[in-house]
Amino acid sequence: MVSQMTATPPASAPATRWSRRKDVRPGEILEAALKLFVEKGFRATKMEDIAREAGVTKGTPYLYYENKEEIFKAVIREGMLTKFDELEGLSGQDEASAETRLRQVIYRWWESIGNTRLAGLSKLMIAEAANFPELASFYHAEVIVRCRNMVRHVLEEGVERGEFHILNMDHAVEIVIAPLLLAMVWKHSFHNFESAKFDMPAHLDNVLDILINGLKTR
Amino acid sequence: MVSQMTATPPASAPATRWSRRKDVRPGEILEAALKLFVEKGFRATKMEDIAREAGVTKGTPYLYYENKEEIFKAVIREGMLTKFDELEGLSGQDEASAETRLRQVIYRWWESIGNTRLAGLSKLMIAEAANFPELASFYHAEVIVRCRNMVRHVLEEGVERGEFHILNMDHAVEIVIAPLLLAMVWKHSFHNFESAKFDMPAHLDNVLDILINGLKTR
Amino acid sequence: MVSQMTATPPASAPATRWSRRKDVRPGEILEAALKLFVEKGFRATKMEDIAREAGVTKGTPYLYYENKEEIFKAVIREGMLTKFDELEGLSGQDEASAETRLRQVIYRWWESIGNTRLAGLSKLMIAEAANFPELASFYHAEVIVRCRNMVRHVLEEGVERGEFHILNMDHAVEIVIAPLLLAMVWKHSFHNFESAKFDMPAHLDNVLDILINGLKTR
Amino acid sequence: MVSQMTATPPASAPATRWSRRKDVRPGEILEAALKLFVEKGFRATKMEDIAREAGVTKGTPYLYYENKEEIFKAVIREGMLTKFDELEGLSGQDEASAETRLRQVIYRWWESIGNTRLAGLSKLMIAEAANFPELASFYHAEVIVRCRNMVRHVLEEGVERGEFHILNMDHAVEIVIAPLLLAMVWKHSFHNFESAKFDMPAHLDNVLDILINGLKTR
DNA sequence: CATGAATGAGTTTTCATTCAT
DNA sequence: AATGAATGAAAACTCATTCAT
Repeated sequence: MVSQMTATPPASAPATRWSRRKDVRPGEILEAALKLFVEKGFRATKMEDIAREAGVTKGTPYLYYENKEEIFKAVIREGMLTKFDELEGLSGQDEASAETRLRQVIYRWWESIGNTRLAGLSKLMIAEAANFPELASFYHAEVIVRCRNMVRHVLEEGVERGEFHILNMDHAVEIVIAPLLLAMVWKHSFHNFESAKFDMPAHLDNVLDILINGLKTR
Repeated sequence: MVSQMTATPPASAPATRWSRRKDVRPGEILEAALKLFVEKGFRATKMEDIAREAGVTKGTPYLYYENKEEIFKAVIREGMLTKFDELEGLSGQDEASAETRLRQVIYRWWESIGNTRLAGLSKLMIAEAANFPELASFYHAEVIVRCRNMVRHVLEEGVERGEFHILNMDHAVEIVIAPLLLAMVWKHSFHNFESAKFDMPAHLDNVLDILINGLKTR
Repeated sequence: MVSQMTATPPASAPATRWSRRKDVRPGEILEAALKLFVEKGFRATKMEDIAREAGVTKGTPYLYYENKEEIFKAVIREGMLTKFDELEGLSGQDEASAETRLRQVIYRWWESIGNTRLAGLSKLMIAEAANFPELASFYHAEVIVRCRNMVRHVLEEGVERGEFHILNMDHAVEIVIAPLLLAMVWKHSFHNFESAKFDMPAHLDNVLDILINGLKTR
Repeated sequence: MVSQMTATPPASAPATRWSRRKDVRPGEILEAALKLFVEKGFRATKMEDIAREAGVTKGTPYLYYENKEEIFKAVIREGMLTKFDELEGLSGQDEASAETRLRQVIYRWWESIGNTRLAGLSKLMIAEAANFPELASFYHAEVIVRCRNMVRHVLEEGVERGEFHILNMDHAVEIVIAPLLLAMVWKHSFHNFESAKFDMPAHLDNVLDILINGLKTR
C-alpha cells in the first residue's frame, strides 16, 4: 500500500484509449477501493465505482483480483502492515523520559496513521468485522495487538523508571489508545458536523497532559 | 424504541391468525432490524432477513415502513432518544462530589447503553454516517452532543467546586468519552478475538481512576 | 417432467401483471429450459430466454432453482425417469414371439421417447457429457443402461426360445439401439437438411426387418 | 486440416523468438480449437484456452481468423473433407465380394475417422447444428450425404451381384451407418462410464455379421 | 509477427419492492 | 393485516475482441 497504493495522478493527456501499466494497476485499484470502502462501506461500494475511481473500466479490476471480496482483503492486508513496521522501527530509539517517549509514540502514530487515509481502515474494520471474521482476526493480531504492545512497552518502561504508577497495565493501555480511536472516528464519520474542527495535535497534547498526569507517580 | 422496540413475546397465543398486532409489529420490526444492521451493516442486511427475524414475511415490513431506508432511520431515531432522557433525568440529582457523579454518569451509561444492544447503534452510525448524512447529523446532535454535554456538565461542576483542574474543557470531555466508545467497539467488532474478555465495569473503574487522578487539582 | 413439465398454455388474457402459480412454475420453467437447451445448448441458452419462454421475467427462475446449472440438472433428472418407468412397465406383459416383442419395444420407445421432445435430451447429454460428468454418469446409469437392459431382455428371451442366434449379446444390443440413436440425431440436428423426411415408423420397420432377419436362427 | 492441422512439433528450435510460423500457426490453432470444441462445446470454449492449447497468447488467433465463429467454421470445414477424399479414393478399387467391400469401407472409416479426433467433429456438429445452420448444411452435404453414398454404392453393388436382398435402400443405408454414429458417441460422450470398454473393431465385426446376415439373399 | 493489458457489451445473479390473494 | 410469488432495476462477473507495445 505504501508504494503500490500511492497512485500516480491520471495521465494528463491520454492520447490513447488506455495504457498498459500492469505494475501500477493493483496499487491504483486498492487505493481507489480503500477510498470508497472507507467512504461508503464494503457493500455500498460498486465495483464499477472502484474501477472508475482507479481510472479504468469495469473489467480491469478482475484482471488483478478474483472478486470484490479479494479486493477488500487486499486493501486491509496491504493497508497497514508496512506503516507499522515503520512505527515500530522508530519507537525505542532514544533514552528520553517515558513521558517524552509516550508523547512521541502518539504523535508519530498520528502522523503516519491517524492523519492518513489509512485511519479509515480502522473504521472499515470496525464496520465489517462481523462480515469478515478471518480478516478481523488478522486485523486484531496485526494492528490492535501491535498497537497495544507499542503503548504497553512505553508504559512499562515508565513504571520501571518510577515515572508511572500503574495498577492495571491492560486497562492503562486502553485509556491511552482510546483517544486515538476517537480521533479516527471523528475524522471519518462525523467531521462534517463538528462546528469547531479539532486541532488534533493540540487535542492529543491536552489529552496526554491529563493522562500523563493521571499516570504519574505522586 | 423503548416502548415500540420492546417486542411482545410472539408465543402469546394469538386468537386469530394475525390478531391485532398493529401496535406491536413496528417495534418487533425495528428490534429485528437493529440486530441485523448492527451485525451485518445496512446494505448487507436483506429485507427478508429483517422480516424473518421479526417473525413475519417479506411484505409485512412495508405495511409499516416506506422502505429499507426508512426502517434504518426509524431504528436510529427511536433507538437512542428515550434512553438519553432517562440518563439525563438521573444525572444531577444528588449533591455528591464531582468525582462520584462522574463515576455515576459513566456507570449509568454503561448499564443503559454501553452494555445494551443499543451500543451497536454507535458502531452502525460510525459505519453509515457518510451514506446517511442527515441521519448522521441527527445522531451527532442528539447523541454525541448530548453525551458530551452530560460529561461536560459534571466536569464543569467539578471545576467550580475546585475538585478538577481543567485547562481545555472540550478536550477533557473527549478523553472521558473515548473509553466508552472503545468499549462499544471492542464489544461489537472484536470481542471474538480478545483472549481475556474485559471485565468492563472493572475496566471503567480503572480508567476512571487514572482520568480522575489526572484531572484532579493538586 | 411428465406432469410438471406439461406446460399449461399461457393464460389468454392476463388482466394482471402476473398470477401466482407456485405449483406449476417449476414445470413451466423446466419445459422452457428443455426446449432451449435442446435447441441451442446449455451455454448458448440465456436465463432470460428461459424465463421469457416460460412466460415469466428474469428473476423468477431463481425462485425455484439456484442457478442455471441446477436447472440443467433438473431438466435431465426429471426428464426421462418417469417415461422409462412406463416403458419398463409395458414390456414383458405378453407371451408373443421375441420378434413381435422386439418390435413392440422399439415402437413404444419411439412413441414415448423418440418422437417426443424428450429425445432432445439425448442430444443434449451427448453434447454436454464432458461438462457435467456426474450428470452424464446419472444419465448413463438411468437411461443408457436401462435402455440396453430392455433390449437385452427381449433378445435373451429370443435366444432361449430358439428364435434368435446371437454370438455376442453386448454387441447385438448395440446394433438394435443404434438406429434409435440415429433417429433422434436426425430429428434434432439435421432434419432441416433431409430432403425427403423420414417416415420414422416405416424406417424402424425396415430396419427391424433387416436386424431380425440378421439375428434369426437359420 | 490434414496439412494445416498437422502441427509441427513446437520443440523444433526456433531461430528467432517467433520465426516464420505463419504457415503452421493456423493449423495449430485449428487443432487446439478442435480439441476444445469437441471437449466442451463451442460456447464453453474460451478463446484464451484455444490460444493456450495452441501454445500462443490471446491475441494471436485473431491474426489468422476473424473471430471465434470463423475458427469454428474452419475447424468443421477443414476437418473432414480431405479424409473423405482419401476414403472415397480407396473404396471401389477391388473386385471383391460386396460383403468384403462393405467390411472394408467400415474398417477404413473406423481407422481414418471413427478412431480419430475427427470423430469428435460429429458430436460437435450434432450439438451445434441449430446454432450454425449453414455450417450444418455444409456438414450434411459434405459428410453425411457422402458417407451415405459410399455405403449405398457398396450395397447397390451387392444387390446387383445378387448378394444382398434389400427392400428399401435408404433405410438399409441408415442401419449400416447407425453403429458408426453410436461408436463415436460412446467414444466421445460416455466412455468414462462404460465399465467394459468396447473393443471397437471386434464390435464392428460382430455388428457387420448381423447386418450382413440380415441383408443377405436367402 | 506476437503479446497481453485493457475494454465494454453481454450474462448471470441478487434483492428491494409490489400487489393479487 | 398478512402473505409470498413475481417483478425488474441494479450489481457482479465474464470473456470476445482490440490495439499499444
